[in-house]
Order: sequence, then structure tokens, then C-alpha cells
Amino acid sequence: MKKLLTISTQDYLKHIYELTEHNAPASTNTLAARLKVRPASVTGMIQKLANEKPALVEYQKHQGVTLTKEGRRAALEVIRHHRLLETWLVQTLGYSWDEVHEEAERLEHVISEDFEQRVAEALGHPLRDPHGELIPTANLEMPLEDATPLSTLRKNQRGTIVSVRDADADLLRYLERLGLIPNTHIEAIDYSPFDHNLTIKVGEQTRVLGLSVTNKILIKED
Amino acid sequence: MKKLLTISTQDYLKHIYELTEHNAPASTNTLAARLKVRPASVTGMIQKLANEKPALVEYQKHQGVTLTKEGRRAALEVIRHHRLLETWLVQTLGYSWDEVHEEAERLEHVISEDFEQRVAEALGHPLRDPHGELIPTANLEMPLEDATPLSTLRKNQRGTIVSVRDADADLLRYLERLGLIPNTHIEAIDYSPFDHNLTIKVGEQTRVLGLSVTNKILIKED
DNA sequence: AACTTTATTTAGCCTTACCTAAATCAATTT
DNA sequence: AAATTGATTTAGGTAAGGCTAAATAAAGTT
Ligand SMILES: [Mn+2]
Ligand SMILES: [Mn+2]
Ligand SMILES: [Mn+2]
Ligand SMILES: [Mn+2]
Repeated sequence: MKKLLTISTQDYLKHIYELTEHNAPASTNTLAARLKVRPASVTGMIQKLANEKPALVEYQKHQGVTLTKEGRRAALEVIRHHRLLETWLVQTLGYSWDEVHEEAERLEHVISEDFEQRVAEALGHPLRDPHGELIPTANLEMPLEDATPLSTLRKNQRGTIVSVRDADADLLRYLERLGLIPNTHIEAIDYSPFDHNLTIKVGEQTRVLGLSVTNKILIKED
Repeated sequence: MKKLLTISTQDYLKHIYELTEHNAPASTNTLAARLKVRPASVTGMIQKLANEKPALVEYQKHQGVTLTKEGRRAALEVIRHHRLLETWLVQTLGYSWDEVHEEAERLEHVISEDFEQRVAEALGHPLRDPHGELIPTANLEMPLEDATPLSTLRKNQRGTIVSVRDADADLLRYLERLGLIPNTHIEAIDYSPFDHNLTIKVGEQTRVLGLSVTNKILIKED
């Protein structure tokens, strides 16, 4: 029953998941950019995934792509591997949060279910990875995220950083230097509606963050 | 300067190394059997490896194959990864010695040099893996093995088990059940020159081992 | 409505690493 | 020396997963 998926297939499904997480199908071009592949290659792969049985994606020409139930399970499997691996690499080998992603990106495709289980066990079944992102459960369900983007915080509101999207190592190093890591308390002290710049206080420091940054940080109001 | 090798290439080189370790070139058929691939495929791959520049193998039609200096380095790189990974999986995730091999077989190809170094560090730069096999050094030299096959032990000689070839999980489970693991002291109490059976004493137990087993165990006389 | 631009798909190729079947080589036997 | 056998190589395919260039569709403009 279980087909074994190639590394490429797993990467396609993972990226489709991330792009369609907040509904809205993923476009060929966006996927191509994420996967660092040409749009024509994406079309080809998507067609194949749609014709698998059971189908892994739902696809209508020119309308973008979404995951089927099977596709979503496969995507969550990879994401669970990725996030458990990141957590483990940080905890046992002293990786920093800007270094783990790349390593996990390759390991996620080759570990066994046994390995996954041993790591989960060793870590005490963590809920979030080092970037604060939720780890899918062992039965492949994604827990509900109740945090909101930092970009929604307004003057005089306070919050605690929950997570940061982990794609860009440079951004992560930058944020760490500013002290903007999970569990940090912050307070909005100004917001500029024209450029969407948000001025916040972190400890004693004051920082001004643009939308491209505030969109990538999730917080919980407190 | 450094070409990146595919997983297949790495596996070919690793198996060629193991087959040529005690000089004598590796034959197409033997390699095919080890790699679980058809002889024709081996010929094809070997021809490619011989035509790389720099060449990774030395090859003359119908004469078998050996590694060049570059090929040997590449092979030792993979073997170092494999053995460090085995050691680490056993120590940090509680794998047993018959389980680690398969997992390491896949991980060995995807870890970074950074990962390798962190693991080596975390383990205190171990000299041998859980099967007692020597781990190539960080600068890719294989330490000299001064242990000898158990098959050379004769009546009334005593020795300590140094290592066991790790290929076959069933054999490993069998040996563990008999208490035949690294650092165990044994004594030869009989040898039959006709069938090469060796009778040994392990603790209080007496065991009779065939040549196919005694050849896979290395000991140091004491 | 016609035109232009951008997004997407199709068509045709390439590389890697496998396979099977047929051909050839090398080592034994007779 | 000839014939047989086993090992190895060659020839011709296949399946993945990329690529470029050309064709088409959709969306935005005049
Ligand atoms: Mn990946
Ligand atoms: Mn899993
Ligand atoms: Mn391998
Ligand atoms: Mn290495």
C-alpha cells in the first residue's frame, strides 16, 4: 500500500504543503522558485504526482496545485522528520539555529521510521523545533498554531516570540543578534502604517523592523 | 578540485575498497553481488570511474579493478562516515549492533563534513566502531589493524575479540547470543583441520564455530 | 475588441544508473 | 588444438528528473 517516494517527490510535496498551508493553491512559478527548478520541470512533476494512484496532488491546468489527503500525509511525514532532526541536532551536537536547516534538509529523506521514533523518544516528544515551529504528531497531524504574525502587533501591545520561519540563515543570524528568538518578550512602541515598519522594545533595546521581517515572526500576545 | 560523488559512486568505491583491502583486484562479478546489481552495470560504472579525471579506479578489461589514490580517499571518507555514525547511533539512540548498519548505510552519504566533525568530537574521536572495526582518521588514513582472524587460533591459545564484520545482522544477533562480542576473552580448546571447526571456551560455555564464522571475527592473542 | 505581457504547458533532449540479451574473452577440459 | 564453460563486456533499452525553446493560455491595457 505504501509507495516509497523519491527525494525529489518528498521535496515537492513538502513545498506544496508550505505554500498551500493557508489554503490557496500553489502556482507553478512559485513552486519552481522554492525548489530551485524551472517552471517546466514543475509542470512535469505535478502532472506525474496527480496521476499517481492514489493521487498525491489535485491539479487543474493553469489553476495551481493542492495536496490530496495522501499527499498531505507524505508532506507531514517529511516535515516531522525535518523538525525532529533540527531539534536533535541542536540539542545533541550543538548546532545553532541558523546551521541546522541545511543539514536536516538532506537527512529528512533518509532516516527510518525507527530512527524517527528513537529521536522523538530521546527528546521527550517535543512540540516545537528550534525555530519554534510546530512538529507534526507521530500520526501525522499538524497541531493548531494559535500564534499570530508579529506584523499584526500594534503600539503598546506586548507579546512573546513563538517562532521564526527558518528558511534564511542570514535572517536567523540577524535576529539572534537582535535577541529576537523564541520565548523573548517584546513590546510594540510604534507602528508606521505607510511602510509597515514596527518599532519594538526588546529588553532595553529599541528596534525597527520591516514587514518582510515582522511577517516571518509569530508571537503570542500576553 | 573536489568533485561531488553520487550515492551510487560512493557505494561502488566503498565496496571496491573492502574487496581490495588485502590487495588483489576486485572482480566484476563479486562487486555485482555485493552491490546487488548486474555485472553489466558494474562494468559500465567501472569504466566511468576509470575515465574520470582524476581517475577513481584503475581498470584493465577482464583484469578486475583497484582504487587510485583519489578513489581510496573517497572510499575512506564514506567508511569514516559510516563507522562514526554507527558508533553515535549506538551511544546516543540505543541502537543495537545488529541494527545500526542499515541506518548508517543511508546516512553515510548525506552528512556534511561539519556533521562528521561534530560527531567525532562528541564521541571523543573513537578509534573503533561498535563492531570493533577501525575508523579512518580525519585526514583519511586507515590505521593499521594488528588483530588476526579467529580462524588462526589453535588449541590452548587464548585471545580477546577485537572486531566482527558487520554485514550480516543475523550473524551479529547469533554472536551476541553466544557472548562473542568485542573485548570478550576466549580460549581455543580444539581445532579440526578437516572442516576447520574451532572449539572455543567463552566464559563457562563451550562453542564450536565453523570457518565462515571464525573468518569474520578478529582477535588479539593474549 | 485587439494587443501586450506574464504564466504555464508542451515538445524534444540530456544525464545517471539501472536492466536484458547477445557477443566476446579467458581459462579449462578433452 | 579444439571445444566447452564461466566471466566479462557491448549494445540497446528504460525510468527519473532535470533543461531549453516554442507554443499556448490568462490577465492586464489601451
Ligand atoms: Mn530536502
Ligand atoms: Mn516518519
Ligand atoms: Mn550506502
Ligand atoms: Mn567526511
